Amino acid sequence: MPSQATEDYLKHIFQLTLENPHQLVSMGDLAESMEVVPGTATSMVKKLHRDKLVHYEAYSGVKLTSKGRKTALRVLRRHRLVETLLVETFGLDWAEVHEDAERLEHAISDKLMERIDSFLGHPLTDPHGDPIPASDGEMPTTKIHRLVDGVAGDKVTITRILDQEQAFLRFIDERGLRPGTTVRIEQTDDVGDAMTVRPSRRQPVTMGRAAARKLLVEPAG
Amino acid sequence: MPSQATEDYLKHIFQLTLENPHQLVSMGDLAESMEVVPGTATSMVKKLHRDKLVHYEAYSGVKLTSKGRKTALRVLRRHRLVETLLVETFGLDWAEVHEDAERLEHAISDKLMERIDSFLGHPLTDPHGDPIPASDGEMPTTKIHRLVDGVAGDKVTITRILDQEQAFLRFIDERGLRPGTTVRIEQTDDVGDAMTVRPSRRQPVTMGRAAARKLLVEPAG
DNA sequence: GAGATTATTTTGACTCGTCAAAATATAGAG
DNA sequence: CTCTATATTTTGACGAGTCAAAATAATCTC
Ligand SMILES: [Mn+2]
Ligand SMILES: [Mn+2]
Ligand SMILES: [Mn+2]
Ligand SMILES: [Mn+2]
Repeated sequence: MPSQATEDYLKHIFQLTLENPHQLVSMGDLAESMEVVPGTATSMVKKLHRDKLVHYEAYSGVKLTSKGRKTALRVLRRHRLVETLLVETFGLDWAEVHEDAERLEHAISDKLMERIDSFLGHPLTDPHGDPIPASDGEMPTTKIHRLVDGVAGDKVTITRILDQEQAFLRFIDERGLRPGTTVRIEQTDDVGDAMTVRPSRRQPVTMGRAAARKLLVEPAG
Repeated sequence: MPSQATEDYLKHIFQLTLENPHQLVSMGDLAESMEVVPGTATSMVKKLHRDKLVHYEAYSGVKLTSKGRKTALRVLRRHRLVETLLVETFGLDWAEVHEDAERLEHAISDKLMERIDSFLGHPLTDPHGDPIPASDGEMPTTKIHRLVDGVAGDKVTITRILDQEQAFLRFIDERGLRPGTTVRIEQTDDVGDAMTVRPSRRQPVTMGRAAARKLLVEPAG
């Protein structure tokens, strides 16, 4: 069994290559994402490489092997099903489930996971809109559209919130920008590095592009 | 936060002093219970002592401090609530929930635990009859009566199964000796090291005393 | 109570996951 | 191209948790 640390590294590498799984992840980015110093990332990545979970070339970067990808998706499935359980069944707030899920994702057997999946009625996405990988380890690859890339006049539906920090999720929640909400892009301000969107029958919301980069959308039908 | 290993050591010390919490646990017994070599138990116990979780005197033995006891009870509460959840809500077999619970007990926040407790309706015992400690960290101390100490003619109700090994639980299950069942002690055989009990409208069951020591009972009203 | 047996502790070693700081490679600027 | 800034890797260290085997203490046995 892969250790907790191993599972987390693989998951982070996966998340850092959302747009393109063949992209190489730098040690700097991985270290920042894992909140460790770069040297730690290098030494862990060497072990992942030894265990054939990643491709790694010194000074170049790291990406998942198919074995590593499979493991990452299993962890993600657990994480997202657990988050769904905590919100749907135990009534926790979507902004506070991440911490528990971060630990529980490493502690659940396949059998239990499948029971939870049935209990929940095989949900397709978690409370943040993140797709739940199937038990066979696959996940439909959907095109990633970021709110930040929209232009004034676009009408889009928010599908996923990529940042699971409590403060960010609360910000989103208070302004009515949960997954499923349709918004109109009122204006974009390149110089001011900001954009303004308006959710239907709500106040317009202005946010920086860094924030708008964390919201995924699809064209509103 | 105590590590997973720390929590498990405290829990095992607690379980080894069921009858009398002031009894000292030997390194040999602790090591056997934790499935480590004795030297490992010694070195871990020294750390627990450093952290004021146990009283320890070389060559004498170990017992929990009140801080250690509190931690042990928190772990036990988690373990038993989780087992109850897995059986009641997700339909797993009582013989197979132990492994998952062994890991999940270290991964659940207080808040989540209380939600699960409410969801389950504040159960008092787990599927094996083990009492669930209250959230304030206390548990009523009940007298421990072992089936093995009964005499022919006694009528007793089985209350707890102390051994959570799958094979043992299956044995118990198949012979109708689950918690709640009332049995009559048919005979005890000192020389043969065995005893025979008969659950109401069931075949009599003969078992060794080692097995009968793992069943707790109370006098049948 | 001396000697043998058993239990406990100590020592030395190892893996995992981590950091600090030094060494080195790569990429960027002029 | 060369020098400099930045990123990466290496080295040495550490705590946690473990084992094997040696040293030592405690407990029987006669
Ligand atoms: Mn995690
Ligand atoms: Mn999520
Ligand atoms: Mn455990
Ligand atoms: Mn139990």
